[in-house]
Amino acid sequence: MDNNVQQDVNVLIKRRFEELTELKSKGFEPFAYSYDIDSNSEDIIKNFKEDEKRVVKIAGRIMALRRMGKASFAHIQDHEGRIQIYLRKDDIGDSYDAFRLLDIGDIIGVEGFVFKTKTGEISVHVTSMKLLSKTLRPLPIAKETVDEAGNKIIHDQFADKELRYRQRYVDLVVNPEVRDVFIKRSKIVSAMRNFLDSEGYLEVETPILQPLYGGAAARPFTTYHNTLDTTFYLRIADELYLKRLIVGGFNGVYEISKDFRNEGMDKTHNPEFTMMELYVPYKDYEWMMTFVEKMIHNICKNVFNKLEFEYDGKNITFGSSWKRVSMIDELKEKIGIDVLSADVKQLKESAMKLGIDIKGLETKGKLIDEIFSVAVQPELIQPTFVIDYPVELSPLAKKHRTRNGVVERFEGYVAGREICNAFSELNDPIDQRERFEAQGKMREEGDQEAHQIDEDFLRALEYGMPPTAGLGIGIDRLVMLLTNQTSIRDVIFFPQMKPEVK
RNA sequence: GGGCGCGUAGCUCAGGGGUAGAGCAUCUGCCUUUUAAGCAGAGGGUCGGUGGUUCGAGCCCACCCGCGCUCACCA
Repeated sequence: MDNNVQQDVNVLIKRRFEELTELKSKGFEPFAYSYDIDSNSEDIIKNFKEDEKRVVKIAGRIMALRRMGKASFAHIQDHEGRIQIYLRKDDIGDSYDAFRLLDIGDIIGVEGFVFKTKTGEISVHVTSMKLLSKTLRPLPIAKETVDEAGNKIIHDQFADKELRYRQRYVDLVVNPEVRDVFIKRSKIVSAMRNFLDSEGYLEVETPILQPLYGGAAARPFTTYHNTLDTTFYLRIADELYLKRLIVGGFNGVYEISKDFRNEGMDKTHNPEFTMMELYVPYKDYEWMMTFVEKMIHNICKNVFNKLEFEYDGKNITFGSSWKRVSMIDELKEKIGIDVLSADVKQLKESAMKLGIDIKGLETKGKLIDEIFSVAVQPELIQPTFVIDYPVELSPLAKKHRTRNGVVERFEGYVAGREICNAFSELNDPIDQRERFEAQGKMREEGDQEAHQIDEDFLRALEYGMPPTAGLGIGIDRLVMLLTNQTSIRDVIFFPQMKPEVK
């Protein structure tokens, strides 16, 4: 038993090893192979009938323990919730001696009949018990009480955020609301996938290791392939490969997968994050706006069965059509200038008036983007599409069919946050080459996030890509919005952390 | 990267130069319908680390490490 676990023994762990040894010596297998159940905590409570004495077999983790000599009460927790069990030495004999050696955290299976205690709690009167897994570390267990108003009060809740993120398995055991968020996340992704499938689009997979990165403005992670003796980048977006597939003739493709961006981390940024990108041929961004409305509506209905949400104290309604505003018009109204005809100097003045630090904002596009995010974005609480972005911010989007200086692009905003980005995809290879070249110039001027020229992508466009509508949705942020979480770390099981130091 | 804050028992936290504390958890004894079970007793700490000031440092100072919040960049 001298392994790693015992190196950091403290008294509590040592005690558990002693119990383990004692259990083994008494013939109890502390780590069982299987246990067949026929019910669960929720089912038992929901379907309780007085005087029925229904016999059930359940399994779960001991979360509370009240021993009273030759009888004990405990709560066990399974996937559905918690239920109280009642054990007496008279009923289970030798197993009761094993039970004396159990701790909070141990996983057991029990068989018994359902009854209601004197104080009215539906419980299982155990007739046989089997230890399924002995815990060697103490759980940071909280206790719950209910005050006179009926509110649940949790005492000594496991609250250290660092520990909760690093040891998510413990967080999930002791903080049940955490599990609910992740179940919702899973259902949101399923609902989205089902919707996209039902619309006839094909889920595909494209490379994560890319010789060139593109499709977004971001700094990449680099890695290295030994046999090819080549540096690769972890993708920052799926876009350029998915559009190659549209060239190839698919009738709509989508990918739900991780992207990686080598940038700062905060409440809304994790270095790896999940993105859904969709490309549909023969459609444009107008069509895509309607599609997004339909898809989000569908997810809300299917996962939550509601359209009204509260986010960070704000009430949000996902109606069937979202407000649409022009970025340029909105800015004209807010700051009184036409950002398209304004020069860099005027834009800098406007930015400074708004209290923006203009350091590093040298181009019109970046200035406009920043002014927008300060002057307009926070007010976009109800679902809103902001349309028509400056060309230089959008090197992969088609120029607007009637309006000069802007592209056919929209971003969806909810609760002041961006949740999606879409455009009529640029399918003119000559225009695309010019845009890449303009990006190359920005790169030479020191913009590390500007696109590189992707010759293979240009070659693909030269073979002809149908007019196409493209969409990207940050899944983590969508989940945050729908589950009322203000930190991305609370919707990612294992958020990025500095490596643990011993 | 900048600013602010935090780090004391397994968990949640008090203590701010003079013997290291509480509740829960743990251990021993009693207890066969309890539920933050109860009663009686006990154990448990390199007070994040390293240096310094001091007769004496969880406490004051410096540096370091880790975390949280926030600002900047990005989705």
